[in-house]
Amino acid sequence: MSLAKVAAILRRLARDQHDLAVGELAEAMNWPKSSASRLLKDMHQHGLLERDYGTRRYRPSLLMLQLAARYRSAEPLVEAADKALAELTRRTGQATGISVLDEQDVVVLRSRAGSQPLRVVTPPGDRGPAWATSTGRVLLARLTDEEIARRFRKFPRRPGVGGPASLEALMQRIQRIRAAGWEEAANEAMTGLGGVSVAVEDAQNGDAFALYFAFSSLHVHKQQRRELARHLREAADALARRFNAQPAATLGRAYG
Amino acid sequence: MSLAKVAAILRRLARDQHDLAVGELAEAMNWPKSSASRLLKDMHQHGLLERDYGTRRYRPSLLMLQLAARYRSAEPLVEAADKALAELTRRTGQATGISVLDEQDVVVLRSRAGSQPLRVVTPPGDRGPAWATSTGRVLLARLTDEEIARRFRKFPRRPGVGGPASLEALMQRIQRIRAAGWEEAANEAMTGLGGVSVAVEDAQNGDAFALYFAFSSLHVHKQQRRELARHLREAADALARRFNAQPAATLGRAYG
DNA sequence: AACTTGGTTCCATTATTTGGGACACCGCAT
DNA sequence: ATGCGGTGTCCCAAATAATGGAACCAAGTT
Repeated sequence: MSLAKVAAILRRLARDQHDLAVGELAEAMNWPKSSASRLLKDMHQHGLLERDYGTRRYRPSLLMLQLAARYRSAEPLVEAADKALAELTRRTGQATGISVLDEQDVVVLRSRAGSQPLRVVTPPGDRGPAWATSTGRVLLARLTDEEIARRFRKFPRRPGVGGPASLEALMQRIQRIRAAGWEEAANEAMTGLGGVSVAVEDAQNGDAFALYFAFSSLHVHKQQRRELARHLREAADALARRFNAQPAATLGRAYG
Repeated sequence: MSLAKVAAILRRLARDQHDLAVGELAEAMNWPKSSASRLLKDMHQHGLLERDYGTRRYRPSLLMLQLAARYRSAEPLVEAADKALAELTRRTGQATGISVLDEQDVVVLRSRAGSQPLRVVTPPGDRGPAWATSTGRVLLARLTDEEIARRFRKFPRRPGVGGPASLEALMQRIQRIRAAGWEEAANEAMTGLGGVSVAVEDAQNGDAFALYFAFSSLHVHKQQRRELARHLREAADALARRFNAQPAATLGRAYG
């Protein structure tokens, strides 16, 4: 068994299918049925997959839930940021969360639903286009121009996704973010989906993550968005003071 | 690379350590350093782990977050139950969630925090002793006596964990649950932690999961617990009608 | 400079994986 | 009852990959 095959199966379950049949996998991957059958069985026996005995299909095991639960859960800055965001959800009623960059995408680490009648749902693990989200762009803004150009040399095209349509347009947007220290998006990753975000950087490991509000873009007006952004900036500044982290505002100045 | 070693690493990250150093792993698993080093590196290169380049430690990758997010997310009954529980949290202010059995443990699949001042946090992936929680016992109650005896032949002992202390005591408790159709726990898995639960069974695959409220046992009194249980029973009955699922009440009669 | 600690790489040796083919099982049509 | 098609399992000779000891590297400490 090569690790490449195990990883390919897990990626397929993460991105394309909720579960897998033996023949489906063999066909999708162009593997012999015997190889697919044995590998799925072995992964099941070792606890990476579980099997529905009615449908005979395989899916990720509870082990993945536990691994996900522990993802960066021991990091004080992440925990404190999460707590601060929970408090912001309580005060404002809007959904909040933490996201990180992953190449051209942005992935939710932590989130909670708001209490508005129209709910925005962004569960942990949820992935979206970084160039078309406020969280993605606020994180891209702290990369060098070279690194951004490397990631978006071939600018992605996704049906139904708005936002900047070229590297040039993205770079212009990023200049504004560096100056402003926060970002907003409306109807870009998805029609009706709005968000405001700031970035926080862990001074210890250089990693950054975004703090965000997510809401229905039809129901949150400009002044409200500014106020939500202010809440995030204050939360980010409080974290920066407490953890010697680096919020976006100083990033803006650094790129002067 | 054997799958057994990959699984052992992932289990260790799920249960014991948030991250791993090469030497630590070699020592903990009694493997040669070269084996540990190359295996961690290979898992990193194939996207199962990521590496903090400051500390050089390995931790699960974002892939696990995505796998977890998709865990049973395509099942209409699970999705509907989750939605119903979100509504119950809104109405009552108490934390709710869904849990499943895993041998002697119970694992949270979905959850949300309540809005009470004293927050109970049970994130997805959270694992607890099935014999000492309302969710665990309500799920054990739908197993056969033989199966329960098999799992608890050697009754577990965990410091700080209350609840039934023998198979006999557990079986007595389970008889009561089968009759009542719901269960409660207070100060068993953990001092101060209270819960009420009902089980729901998916008629299609026979799997069951528990719907629960979790709360501070000091602040939720007997009458309130009964009322929370009633909410859960009503939610479970509505799901049963809609999905032809089998709530615990009929299970109680089945064992009559 | 020498030592310690953590980690990496190489390669001869050892172990495991692979996939074709035979087979089992089940549902469906005749 | 029989045959067919689809899904999946198992075996084993052949092919491929993993393994771990030893040497080495880098960084920090003495």
